[in-house]
Amino acid sequence: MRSHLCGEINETMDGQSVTLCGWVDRRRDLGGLIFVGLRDNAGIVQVVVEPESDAFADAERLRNEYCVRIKGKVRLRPESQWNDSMATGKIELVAEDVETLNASAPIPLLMNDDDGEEVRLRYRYLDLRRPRMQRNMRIRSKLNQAIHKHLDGNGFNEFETPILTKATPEGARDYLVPSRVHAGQFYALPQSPQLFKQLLMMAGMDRYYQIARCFRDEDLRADRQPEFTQLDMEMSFVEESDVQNAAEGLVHAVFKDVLDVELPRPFPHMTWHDALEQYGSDKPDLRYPMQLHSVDEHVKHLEFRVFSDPANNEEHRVAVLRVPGGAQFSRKQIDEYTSFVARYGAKGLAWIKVNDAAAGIEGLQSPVAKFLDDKAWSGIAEQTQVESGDLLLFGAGEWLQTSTFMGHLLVRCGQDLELAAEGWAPLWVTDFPMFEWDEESGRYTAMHHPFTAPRSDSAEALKANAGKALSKGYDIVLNGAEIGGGSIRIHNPEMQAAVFELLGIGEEEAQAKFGFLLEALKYGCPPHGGIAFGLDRVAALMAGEPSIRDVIAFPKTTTAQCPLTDAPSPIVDAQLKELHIGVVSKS
RNA sequence: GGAGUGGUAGUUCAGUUGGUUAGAAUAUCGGCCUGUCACGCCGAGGGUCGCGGGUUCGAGUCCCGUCCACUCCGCCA
Repeated sequence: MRSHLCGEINETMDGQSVTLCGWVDRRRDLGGLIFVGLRDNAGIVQVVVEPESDAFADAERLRNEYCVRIKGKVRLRPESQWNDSMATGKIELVAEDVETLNASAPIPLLMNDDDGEEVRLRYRYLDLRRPRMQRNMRIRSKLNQAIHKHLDGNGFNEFETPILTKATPEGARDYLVPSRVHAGQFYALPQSPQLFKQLLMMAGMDRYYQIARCFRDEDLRADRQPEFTQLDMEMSFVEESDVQNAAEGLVHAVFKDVLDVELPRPFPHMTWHDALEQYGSDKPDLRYPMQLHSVDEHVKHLEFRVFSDPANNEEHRVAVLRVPGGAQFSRKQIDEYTSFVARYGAKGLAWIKVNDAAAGIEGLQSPVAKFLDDKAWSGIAEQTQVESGDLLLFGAGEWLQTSTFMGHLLVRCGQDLELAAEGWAPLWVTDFPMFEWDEESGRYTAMHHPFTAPRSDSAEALKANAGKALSKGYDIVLNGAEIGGGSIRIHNPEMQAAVFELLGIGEEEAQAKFGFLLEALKYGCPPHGGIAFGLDRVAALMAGEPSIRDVIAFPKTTTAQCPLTDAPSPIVDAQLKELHIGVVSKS
């Protein structure tokens, strides 16, 4: 016989007999009575044990976090006892039988938000008992269910792809698994199911999805774990808009199902170039009512070379951020912003406090005002629509770097002034560059991945202007977080060969590493494309958690360790020997 | 690989210019309280001050190294 959940008990059950199972949230004895807060994953109910009751002796032995089963009668509490600070509601259970299912040692946590992360992870099974974590895990579960429901209803089929697979040379570092049977050879854990899903398209499985665990051996962040979960999708005979529509429909349905939120459709689109130009980011947070302004035209003629040099250089820019009401910032705060942007390589930050917008240059307070003339200032003032009381922050230098640090500054100022609009701001970012130039290795690297199709019509056209080439790639952004990315893939062997060539992957290397893909492309590969969502990030956004660790049941620390199991750990010599592995001790 | 913040009781933290016996809250244990709900009151136990070295008559406090946690840069096709 199933017990009720605490959260299922309501006023209409007054007088009914029920059984509740859960943990003791707190026990308090007063007036000869025993009060027990009983908690499960659905809520808390106050249990009253009366002194003459058979349950009394058992209840006296209860301690915090004991696991118990309590039978009793539901009773509405007298209205005179209600008050606003009441934690356990207006219903109580009068205990008739109290059974301890299991005792608990004293809890090594405060069991609230003040607990430190390390101790929470060490005792994760206790941390997960807290209402906040119960809620987060349930949001995640609902998210998965909503995905299955929507995709199943739209003709997608679910596939599984190998976890033990082939190491890939491009991209992130692989997690490797030694082969016992083949001495000196290794499997890799997948960074994503990318190539397998493309092979499935070639196999005629034209609507694929998978909720896939992926592994990347790179340093961690609040939004990056070494193993993470992707919703991976792929479709055949599609163009960018088809994939985007499918993905958008999914996101819309999922937000409706999980949060009962109706996202406005269609999601806005923005090119990568415009995103950086206007928001200084390839994942703009449109909740902030601020933009960057390029004021190169207004400062080209100045003697002030900090502005005029970049303004006259095609590859550089002078970008201005208008901070509404920012004139209130102290010198110390502005200095803090300067060191903030220095993290992103900025050499400095020029600022202008606009005390009186009507007074022209006379109304400004700034170390750089003396370098401006009326023409420059009126141009800047008009373009930025600056008002009295605003602060203007100027970044100047190489286009991408300047855009990037100004973009980070935009978000930082927006946070500090709490300018973010309520709600959700989804966005498609499109038209990414095909390649990035890597100074270190002196070659191009793929901005997305080497299987992304270029906008170029032919392999020749691509090779002729590789540095400027755009791809058929797209990212989906929500509130400034990249929650997914995808592309139309290359489906013809010549184009794929050309891209490998541009990436400096020789024919022999390409054969060794991707020969199976190149061969598969020969046999009538359909045009195809897809997208992959970072489900941990989506869940974190939905739960309002700043870190994906709080939506992962058993996450790793920033050194990729698990305080609960103590993984990774050394293994015995016999195991190493069997795997044909020797360990070189770290010097 | 780099920068920053932190590491003191089971937990969360305070600890002054280096100075007697390292404190609080909470948790635990005992006692009191006739409806409590962050209840309240009284009492008790509980500390390798992350670890190693150095300076000093004397180090939780200063210096060097190291480990761990978190945030960020690099990195993450």
